[in-house]
Amino acid sequence: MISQENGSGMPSSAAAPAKQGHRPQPVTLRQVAQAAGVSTATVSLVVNKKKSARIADETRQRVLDAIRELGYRPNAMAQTLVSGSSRFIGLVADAIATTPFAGQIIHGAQDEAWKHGYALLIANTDGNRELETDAIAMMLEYKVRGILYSTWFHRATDLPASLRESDFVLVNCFSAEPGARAVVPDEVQGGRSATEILLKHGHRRIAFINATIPAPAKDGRLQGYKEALEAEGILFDESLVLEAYPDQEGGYGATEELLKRDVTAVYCYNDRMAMGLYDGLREQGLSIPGDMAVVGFDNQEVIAAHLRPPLSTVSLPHYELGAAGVRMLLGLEEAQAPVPTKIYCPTVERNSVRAPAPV
Amino acid sequence: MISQENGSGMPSSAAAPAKQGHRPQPVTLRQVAQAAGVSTATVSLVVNKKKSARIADETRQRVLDAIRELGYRPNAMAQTLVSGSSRFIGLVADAIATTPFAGQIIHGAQDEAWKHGYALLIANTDGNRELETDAIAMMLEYKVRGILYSTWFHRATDLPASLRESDFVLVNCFSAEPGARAVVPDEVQGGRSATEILLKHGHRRIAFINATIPAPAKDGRLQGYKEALEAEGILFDESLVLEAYPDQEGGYGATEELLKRDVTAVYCYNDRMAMGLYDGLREQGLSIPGDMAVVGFDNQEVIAAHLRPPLSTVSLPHYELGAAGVRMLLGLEEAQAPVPTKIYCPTVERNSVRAPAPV
DNA sequence: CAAATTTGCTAAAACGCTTGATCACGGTTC
DNA sequence: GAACCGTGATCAAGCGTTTTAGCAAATTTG
Repeated sequence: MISQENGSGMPSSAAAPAKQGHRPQPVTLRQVAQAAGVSTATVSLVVNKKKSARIADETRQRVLDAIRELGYRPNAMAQTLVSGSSRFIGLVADAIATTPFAGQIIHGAQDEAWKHGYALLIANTDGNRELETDAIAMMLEYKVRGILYSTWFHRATDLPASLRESDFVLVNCFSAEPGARAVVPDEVQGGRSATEILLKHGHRRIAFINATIPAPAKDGRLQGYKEALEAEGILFDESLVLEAYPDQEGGYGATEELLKRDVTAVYCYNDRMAMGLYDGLREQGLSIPGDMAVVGFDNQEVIAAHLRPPLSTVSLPHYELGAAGVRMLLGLEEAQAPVPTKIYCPTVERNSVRAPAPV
Repeated sequence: MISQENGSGMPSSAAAPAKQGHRPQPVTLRQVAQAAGVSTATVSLVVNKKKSARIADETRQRVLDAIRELGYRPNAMAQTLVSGSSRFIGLVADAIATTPFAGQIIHGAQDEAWKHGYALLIANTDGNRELETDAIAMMLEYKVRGILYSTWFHRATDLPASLRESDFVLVNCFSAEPGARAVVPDEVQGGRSATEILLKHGHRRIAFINATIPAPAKDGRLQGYKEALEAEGILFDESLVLEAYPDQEGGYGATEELLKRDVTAVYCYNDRMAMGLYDGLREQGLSIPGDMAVVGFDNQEVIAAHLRPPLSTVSLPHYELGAAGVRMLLGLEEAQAPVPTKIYCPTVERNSVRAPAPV
């Protein structure tokens, strides 16, 4: 048993200097109480600014002084224990580092959580089921208020069983299982918006280079494209929809086919394809947006903002996804599980689009 | 006061079904003990697999069954309270979402922390001092084992005062203040490695497009460039060092000057400049690596791996930085504060470099 | 067969905090 | 002068664990 040498009387040293080596035990409520010559209850009341409590100004001051003097910090664990409800929200992500996407989800979640007095407990799982289970277990042991289960690209997902032991919200993914609340980007609206950028500038023959790999984004973005055309009274032309692997190579490789379509504008499934397409078009001596207007999707800053010319695109609202996830978890936002709440994808207009050259 | 309806006798329902609405209070040790007909002490001993404890196999089994039956999860808060030391490591970052960089630091920190049984508590501050202080306060209240203070680009930093109240390690930044342990990338070695890629392929006249803005990276990468040349017996030529703003525009804009230097290869301060330079060179009808070999720095995947041709570059070891930070915090790695520990920057060779054309 | 030892388990204190109940006391009211 | 009140503080229980000391029963020892 370790005996505190200053068990009685005033503590001798003020705000722990915190040298390199052994860090002193944190100051407790009791020590403050002792220093101020009051009970721990009183200190607690002062610390928490309880309106209902009656504390003499003189006493309050004495306590406040002692707190400052000793450098007291409440022990959140102890507080949680007694209050019964923790101030944690867990966030499990399948790929924190691969893209900036997950980072934005974290960012949004953290800001929103913070706003409501919650701290974020995060775990990266690399999509590994075992890690995932461990991560969730950890969060459950910390009695998190709830868990945000997020994926770095929009997709359907199977819920780890243990997720059910807590409140949870799916972020950027969804599941048909009952009670699975979810927030996802509104791909259809995004696709519509992307196409509308082009339409707005007067383009009528607009190609869409879709992805080859199946995903909600693939269907949604195509659907949006169709809707936008239809709204303008333009007949959907199947032959204007190409498909390629959704990366630079894919975009580059699609150039040739695209040029056979005799279009003035193209909407790419994502910015990376657009980046490849830029290379392809340039190789053909074509200029953007003069010879071909281009819009992308995703708004990957590093790419879109810095291509030459900067790429008009549609933003994936990852930050909002994270924030909305938190709100939904806390019951501040409606949810009709298991149908996901869709988040608006804003457009970002840069210089890769202008009116088509007159014929 | 809320009274548990099954305060005595066997609990009636098994593993909480966790419906949508009201979530039942988590199962406690006491409930397990009751269900198994033993004391809480016994359950605790079973749960923690204490070697020193003697528990009859039959009893152990009964407890295990009860645990499974009830879906018991230990309360980490309570554990922390009694054990006195928490299993948290705090990570404060100034920009979680701006680049994938911070994400990688988080990733590395989280993996390493996990490995040692710690969970990561993160906070994004956007470089805002007030938020920073709040974030650190939060972490201190959760009695974190220590705090990783990280920045998204390598730089000197002022320590928030409250950081001193905990163990801490600076990640990707440093401070001259005493006791400030830090891990940073080895910019000099990185610069040397970048240059060596070019030298190795036989280039002798190598330009360096440095950044205009002051930073440890600016000095370090130049220093490395000089060292590599010197090691090869090549005289450092001041005129081969250009400066530009470290983004695409900068790289693009530097093309003209570069071409006056009559070099066969160029090493860019970062990948984004290289990306701009690609555009500039292409406009001049020059090919990479045929007419000009190019290496970058940072290894920003989205860019470097997907440029045409893919860019050889040097990797900023953010993942390692995060991991090393955790190890240093836990005392598993030496530190000679306040001189930062330097982490190796590995090269990533792709196709933007080959031997210079014979004259 | 008494003493000593081992086995299996429990009682209870402690961790740092919150909070409803309670108390002492000087001042009002009737 | 008794009953009452408001004020300012304290008491003590309890949150869910861990852990040490200790107890009763079973087993071994001499």
